Amino acid sequence: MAVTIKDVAKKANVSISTVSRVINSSKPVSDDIKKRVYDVIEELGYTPNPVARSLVMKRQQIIGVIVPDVSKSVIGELISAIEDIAKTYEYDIVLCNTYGDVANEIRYFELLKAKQVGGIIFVTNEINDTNTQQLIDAEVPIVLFDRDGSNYEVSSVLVDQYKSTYETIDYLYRAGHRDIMLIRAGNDEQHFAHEQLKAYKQALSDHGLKYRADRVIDSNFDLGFVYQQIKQLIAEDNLPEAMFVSSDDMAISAINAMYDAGLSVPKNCSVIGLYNSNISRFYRPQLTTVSYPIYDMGAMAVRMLIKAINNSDNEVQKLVVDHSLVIRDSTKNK
Amino acid sequence: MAVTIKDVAKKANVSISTVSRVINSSKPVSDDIKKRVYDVIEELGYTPNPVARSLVMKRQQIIGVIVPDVSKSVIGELISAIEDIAKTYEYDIVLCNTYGDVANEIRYFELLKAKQVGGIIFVTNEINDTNTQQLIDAEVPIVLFDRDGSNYEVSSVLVDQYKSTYETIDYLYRAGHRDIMLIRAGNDEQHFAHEQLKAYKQALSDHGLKYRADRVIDSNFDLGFVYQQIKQLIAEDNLPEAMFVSSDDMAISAINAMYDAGLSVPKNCSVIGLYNSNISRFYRPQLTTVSYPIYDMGAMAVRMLIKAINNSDNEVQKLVVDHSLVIRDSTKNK
DNA sequence: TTGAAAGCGCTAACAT
DNA sequence: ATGTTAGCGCTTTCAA
Repeated sequence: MAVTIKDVAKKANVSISTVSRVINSSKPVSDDIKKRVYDVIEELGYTPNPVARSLVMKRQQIIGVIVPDVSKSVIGELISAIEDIAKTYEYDIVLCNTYGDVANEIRYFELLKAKQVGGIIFVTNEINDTNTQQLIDAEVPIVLFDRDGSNYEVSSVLVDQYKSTYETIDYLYRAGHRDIMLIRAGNDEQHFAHEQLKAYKQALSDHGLKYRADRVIDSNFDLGFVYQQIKQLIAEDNLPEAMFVSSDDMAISAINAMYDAGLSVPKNCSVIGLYNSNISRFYRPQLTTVSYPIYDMGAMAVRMLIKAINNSDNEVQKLVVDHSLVIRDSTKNK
Repeated sequence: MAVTIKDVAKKANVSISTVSRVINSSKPVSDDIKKRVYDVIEELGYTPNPVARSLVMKRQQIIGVIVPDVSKSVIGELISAIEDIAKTYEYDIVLCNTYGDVANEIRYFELLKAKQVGGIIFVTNEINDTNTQQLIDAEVPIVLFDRDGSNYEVSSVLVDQYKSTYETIDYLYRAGHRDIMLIRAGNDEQHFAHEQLKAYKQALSDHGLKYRADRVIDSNFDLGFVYQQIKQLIAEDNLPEAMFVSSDDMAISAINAMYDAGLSVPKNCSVIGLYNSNISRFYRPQLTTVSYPIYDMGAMAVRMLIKAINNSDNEVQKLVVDHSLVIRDSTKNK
């Protein structure tokens, strides 16, 4: 780490403030001096020390990314998007993996704030009283991903759960299914899960179908749980004709349970996943799924965040992204 | 970012150096003062500013992690391990995704060094002349993952490719297969791929089987390529009886090609993957695979790196981890 | 338009 | 064992 702003200043015969001005374009500098400085920078191969800069600015060119689990397919894709776009803006990302544990989420919020990150992108399985407090108390900009933060004055990018659920159930109905199950990732206290249920009931009733509470399962992204539930349904000979499952991973777990019991998809049951993650294309049968533009959503989240970082007076935004249904091989027409 | 070391010092009626000493345990401090300082720290809720610390120490508590693709199953698992262990040592990780592109790798090396990260964990698909130079020139400790760095004075944690390949081919032979294909991720200029080929040939010859060059495919982790190759083999009615594929993802791509052609695994072909990543258990049929303890390897890499960061006189280490064969449903006895 | 100087929060040499 | 002080490399007043 040899060359500093001092070296550049000396060699260019100017003060360090001048050098600072040209590299930051923070104040006018005469053209010839500017050129001289740039030349010296080039010659010496100078790169400003971001640590020193951060110390003064009290803020790092870093975006904290808190996620439940990097090793999950969608999350990986999301992070890869966030990383790409952040680097474009010369931001680094520091990754925090919570394994869905609220205590970890809080620990990481504290840690990231201590680190003076510029902002945080927060992906959580569950918005609850505890982590909500972090959102409210945070002194740094936050963007919530795939959850609605408008109640806490937090910006978010998400999908219209009502609409996507309604249309998915509707699709299943039109495909001839009458006994349609909904497997949610959250429970009814959570906004997105609540919207799903509302849409589910509405779609059912709009088609003259009766709502049955035992046709809704809440799983909190627990793959083993989903597997067991389906297994039990099979044992009871109580498998529905179709199901909409709130993540591709969970959908595949459900399919695995059927496969392992000697049943097959879509023959014995149509299943639709959520997210259109890589694995939905990779698995066989390929999964019919509700597609979110994960990459673009990640990109939007980053841009939204960086904008908020740069304008402290920024207002809370909520970006609702549209979905599309990708029909593949895990559903059939009855 | 209110409370600083100064505030603590004042309130505790000591000098800032004393505070520094107690928080870093860098020099002896009398017990009562130590207690007083800790009390004040507690009371004020003081956290040391890592940025200021880094500026002085000329090194950040950050580990740079350069990987080909976060959204790949194994990489995600690896990162999750690295993250866990690094946080234990109070290191953050900054993630750099190269998409396997050497130009990106180099860019990130530069960037991370400019950021003054403490060290770098480097995962690459390919060691070549260009990125090798980065390894040699780096002024920070590096740990190479799953590739051998001993030729470049770089520490590494990896698997014995010769041994694992030999034993895998041997297993396939004992299962009754005689026409066994090897799908490598690299080409023969790369150490690990070279070892694989050597072991493959040796195992073949030890069992009196003839080596055929057309039974070795090199793919550079390109899933589409693997898919196409298998498809073509099928079209030519030239599918081998068994294959050992150098990643679970690629193995599944191969299986998908067969599935999509109406063939099935292991009925028409036994396939063995590599890494025992989550997806190998998730896919159906569940994949027989060579298991690496990815989490532990990630943990070791981090520990090795942090040790190197703390002892500048550290010597180059090479940690070879043993594998095990996990027999599942993608192989059969003939 | 440019320079001098203060200071961001901390560590570590030096002094006591 | 404790305090004083000089930086670390930078941005940003303030003065010229």
